[in-house]
Amino acid sequence: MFSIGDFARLGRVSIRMLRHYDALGLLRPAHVDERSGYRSYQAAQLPRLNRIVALKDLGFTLHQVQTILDEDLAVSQLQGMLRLRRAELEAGVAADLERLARVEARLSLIESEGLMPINEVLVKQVPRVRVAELRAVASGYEPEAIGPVIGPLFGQLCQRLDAEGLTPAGPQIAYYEPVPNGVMVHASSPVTADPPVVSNGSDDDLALVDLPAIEAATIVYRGSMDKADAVVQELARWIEANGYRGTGHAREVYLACPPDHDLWVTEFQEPVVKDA
Amino acid sequence: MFSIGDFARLGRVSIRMLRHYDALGLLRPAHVDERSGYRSYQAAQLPRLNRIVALKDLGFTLHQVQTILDEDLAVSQLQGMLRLRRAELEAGVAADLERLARVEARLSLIESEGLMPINEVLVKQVPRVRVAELRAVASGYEPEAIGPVIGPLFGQLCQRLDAEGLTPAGPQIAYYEPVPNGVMVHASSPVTADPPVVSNGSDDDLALVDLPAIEAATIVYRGSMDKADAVVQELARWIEANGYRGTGHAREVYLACPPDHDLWVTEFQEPVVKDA
DNA sequence: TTGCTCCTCACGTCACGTGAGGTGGC
DNA sequence: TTGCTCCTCACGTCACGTGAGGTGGC
Repeated sequence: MFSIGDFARLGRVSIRMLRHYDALGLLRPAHVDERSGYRSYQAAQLPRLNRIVALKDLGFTLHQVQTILDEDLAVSQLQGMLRLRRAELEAGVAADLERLARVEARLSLIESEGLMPINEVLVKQVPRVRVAELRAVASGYEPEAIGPVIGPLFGQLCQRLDAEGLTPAGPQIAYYEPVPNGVMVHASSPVTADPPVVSNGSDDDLALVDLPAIEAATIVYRGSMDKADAVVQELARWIEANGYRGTGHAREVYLACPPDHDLWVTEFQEPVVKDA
Repeated sequence: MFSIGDFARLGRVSIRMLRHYDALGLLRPAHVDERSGYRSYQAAQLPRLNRIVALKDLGFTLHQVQTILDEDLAVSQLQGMLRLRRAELEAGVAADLERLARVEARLSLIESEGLMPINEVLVKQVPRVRVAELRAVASGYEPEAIGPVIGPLFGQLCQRLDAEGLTPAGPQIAYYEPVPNGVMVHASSPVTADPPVVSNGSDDDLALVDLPAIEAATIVYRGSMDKADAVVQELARWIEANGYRGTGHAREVYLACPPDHDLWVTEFQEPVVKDA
């Protein structure tokens, strides 16, 4: 019979751990003195303590350890738990390696540029969103070509939504599409309408569209859209440097559009997939 | 200005997280209504939220995130934190890969043997221990050769300790060493004596020795030492299967030695190093 | 009698999730 | 007026570490 201190030394665990396992019913002392509460352990209890420690080392929770030791599992059940643990460990390693890659990317970025990037690129899941939109063609992707088209388009959109009795359900979104003569500009606003509410005739009429859910690399930009080029390029560089690939033109989400264009806040959402 | 719900949706975080970050002072709402307590956020606060999320994704704690965002760190300090995080991630990956290897070893063991091993092998750090010991030569490693030598030796040891006024400070330990004519058997008992207490003359005299700290693969065995071979072999197989290499003959620690030898409890400690 | 070991609470850790119970704005 | 959103506690999670305050055995 060993005192708790001696038994803890034998098993290379703390006294507190033995008390904890006692409280959980995971490893009860062979004997407890009624008057003093002193715990005594037998040498023959060491194998069980060792099993507890070994299973814990594999990353099982104490609850799982208890199940494994006390519930007299069939071999196939034990296999199942081990396979589950293996899958968890593999996932954990993969996640840590991804983090590691991002930390490395930051370190090399700091070394090449000597500073912390001011804007954060973040990969997010963007859910599907139902929008009402108007379309028009612009001659190119430059701000000078887009600006004069998209401004009035959003103006009309507001009027049309009003006329249809629709209320915007979130910040306005612009996106683009190449067409033979230039660029198709989409000016859209989230709505909660059910599908068949809106007329949908010619190309310049109001249309109800579901923008699909995407995984997107995003960056938030403060300032006039005229000067957003640098940020969009930063986003593109980040996508390349972090092992993603762009799969389309970015959506622009207008989070704040006060009169002073320098105070605009826009989020660029570039759809991406992980590189193989 | 966005309500907490809208801002949470924009940032793809939960409302609870925004409240938590508010409580920590990590991200205060742009405005709080005095009467209702309602929080309001500005679009321009989204970059900060994104930074928080991005740093959190790298595995920093919220406390570290706060330091990084608010304490205006020098570039070199930021580098330092990132390098530290990198080291932690690398250590975490290495630890997980080790666990994974052990889980794999168990799975393949189950497949080959169809059952869970009854005895657990555990790698432990065994600290340095000061012992008083007696030595004698046996003709070989077989139980039949060791038994008749070691039994009386431990008997003498107890008498000598008594005579010297030394009290055992832990379970007795045996270990072995090859010599030209056979095996040198060491029968030892931990003591707390300072070095120059014990006479140390001829080879059969009581000697004070420091057994060095070792990393050891250990297994606990219940039963007579005559039948311990299978367990020692199991230990050897485990060592090989789990990427370790033995570096000497095992120590035997006698945890319980009641009169009935079938109730003995012995721990075998085989010194090991990790294979390259 | 003085140390040493042991005892039982009970707080703290970390980043929230999840109710409970109640209130404000359309 | 009915939903919907928001609010503030406060417990629970996980495996103990770390005191506080007190007692038993040599």
